[in-house]
Amino acid sequence: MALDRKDLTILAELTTNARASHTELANKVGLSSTALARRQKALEDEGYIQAYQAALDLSQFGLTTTVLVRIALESQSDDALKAFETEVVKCPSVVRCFLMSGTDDYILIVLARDIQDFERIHRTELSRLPRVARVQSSFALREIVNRAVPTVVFGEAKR
Amino acid sequence: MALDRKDLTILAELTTNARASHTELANKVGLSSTALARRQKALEDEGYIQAYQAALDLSQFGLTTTVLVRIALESQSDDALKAFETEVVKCPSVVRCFLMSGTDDYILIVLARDIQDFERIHRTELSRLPRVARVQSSFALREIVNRAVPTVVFGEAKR
DNA sequence: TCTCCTTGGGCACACCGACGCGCATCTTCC
DNA sequence: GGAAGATGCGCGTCGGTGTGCCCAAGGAGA
Repeated sequence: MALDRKDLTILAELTTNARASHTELANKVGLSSTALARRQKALEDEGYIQAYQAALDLSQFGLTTTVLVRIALESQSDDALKAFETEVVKCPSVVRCFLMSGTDDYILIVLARDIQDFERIHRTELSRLPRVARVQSSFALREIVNRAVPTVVFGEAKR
Repeated sequence: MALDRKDLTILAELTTNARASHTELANKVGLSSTALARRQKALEDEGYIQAYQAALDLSQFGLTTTVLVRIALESQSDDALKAFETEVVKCPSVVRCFLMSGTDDYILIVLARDIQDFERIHRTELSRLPRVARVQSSFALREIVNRAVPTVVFGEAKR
């Protein structure tokens, strides 16, 4: 299935207003509401749209500190990776975790209230992860870019 | 404003189904639709809910490769930072960018179609960033955790 | 202890709008 | 020229949404 410019406009708009009605979207895209409804349903059925979700302001919850954590395991054996990964998904403060190439370790993104709170997280969540050889943390001083979708996806959809 | 368990349940549900109707949510939370409408509107007005957005399946767009890029500048002067940051926001493949503590450099998360595509991005986007002294890239082999909201936010809302 | 006031919830109703269907039209490709 | 896909219009039904009103619980103060 190939997406044309109108599809990309629909997607770009829905990434901003997920609750926009058919008629509302139809005006912005330049279609009738029924044609738009068909395209939107197709985009959902084909899997381009995974879900509609509310974005929370995490700073309202006091989570203003982002920490990047690099973790190296004692060994890169298969069961060491599995043991680590089954535990890391349970950490409530971890929002992202990648298995990285290069030095064969993991990179986590952790959200904390402040530095003291990260000390608690380090003690109660991170240090309990199995098979860990080394943990290295660096704090994000500022966030310059935070996009859910790279702008390259929408191509020339924006007029 | 203090959030009780019902508020957290509403937020947890909306992060999954942003298009859920008042009556639908009311059943899950255990409220009437009007009481729920009041709470939801309050959560929006207080800023807990920033937006409702559609989540796209980026793999459907061929973006299956995540790259972490560490960048060190020639100098940490104020105008060097400013020059870099005004340009990095224009890079269409960059989804996140942090100013980091420690070695005083930046960490970017870049989405690419594959390794060849990242070479193109490196050439056309990253190498044109100003005041850059060193660029170091590592590829994500696998994504273990990807949450928009840390589960710690919802606390004990999940029964 | 009684009463007032505030906060939050539920019920009922009415209005407005979205949604989905059917059909006619148009374009494009074979 | 025909067929298939996509669009637009109109309509009716359905559901959500918002409002008004009343009720229950809890706290404060006299």
